[in-house]
Amino acid sequence: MDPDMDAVFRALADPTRRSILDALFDHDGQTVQALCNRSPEMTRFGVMKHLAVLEAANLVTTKRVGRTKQHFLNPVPIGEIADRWISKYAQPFTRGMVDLRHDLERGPSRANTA
Amino acid sequence: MDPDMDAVFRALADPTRRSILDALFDHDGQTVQALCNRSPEMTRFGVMKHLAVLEAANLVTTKRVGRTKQHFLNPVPIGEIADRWISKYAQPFTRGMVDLRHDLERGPSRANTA
DNA sequence: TTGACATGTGACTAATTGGTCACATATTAT
DNA sequence: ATAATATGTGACCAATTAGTCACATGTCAA
Repeated sequence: MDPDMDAVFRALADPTRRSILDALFDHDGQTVQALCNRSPEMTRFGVMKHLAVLEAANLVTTKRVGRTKQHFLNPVPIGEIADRWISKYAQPFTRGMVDLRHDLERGPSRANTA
Repeated sequence: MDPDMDAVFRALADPTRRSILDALFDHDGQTVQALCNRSPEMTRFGVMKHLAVLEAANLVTTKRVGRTKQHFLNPVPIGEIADRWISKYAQPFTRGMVDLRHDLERGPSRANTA
């Protein structure tokens, strides 16, 4: 197994980190402080450690802006584990595709775009 | 977040456990011993602990057969996190579906089944 | 029944991880 | 320059987890 993939899996194992990804999904480019305000039960240092793990897994990228640091969600690694590992097991996606095919075969031009 | 989902994420965080799932995907119904033979670097007890974690996450089910215990892969929880969490981030699946649509729109009856 | 085989349990240690803090650096505003 | 703001670093401790072992239970075969 790709060591990068392992880092992604381990990064996703923590609920706080998944919550951070959700927050960035909701509003990209947030600073450390903004992310800290979302989790008052943890200190800034705890949040920073989680951010470091997410960065190491390449799930978030950063950009220094003055004395602040903006954080951006990078969904690519999630897509990779979905394509290269999860798709092997997850029929639901296959089911979704089969449903889509079914729709398309009945009338391609009217297929649902979602 | 659903506590069940959390158990699945944490279970998938360990490479040994993912390797066990791969082994069961390859050949279902393996006993503890059979799974141990696959990882000579770990004792039977270590493997059993990982199996317990996978069972707790409902990723493997078991069946006692005489003095042996057969283990079966249950991909449903993986499908659930894919549907309920990963799909939110992973465009690659969407891309895959779009590609499929493209194929189907050119000739539905000759579309790739994979 | 006896012995070999397959799995289960609790205790224990070592390693990893989560979290906090004191302190340091860099940037902006006054 | 000074002070306030925002982030960074290393040490440190607590909690969890990975792994092993001695020992126990249950099952099959002779």
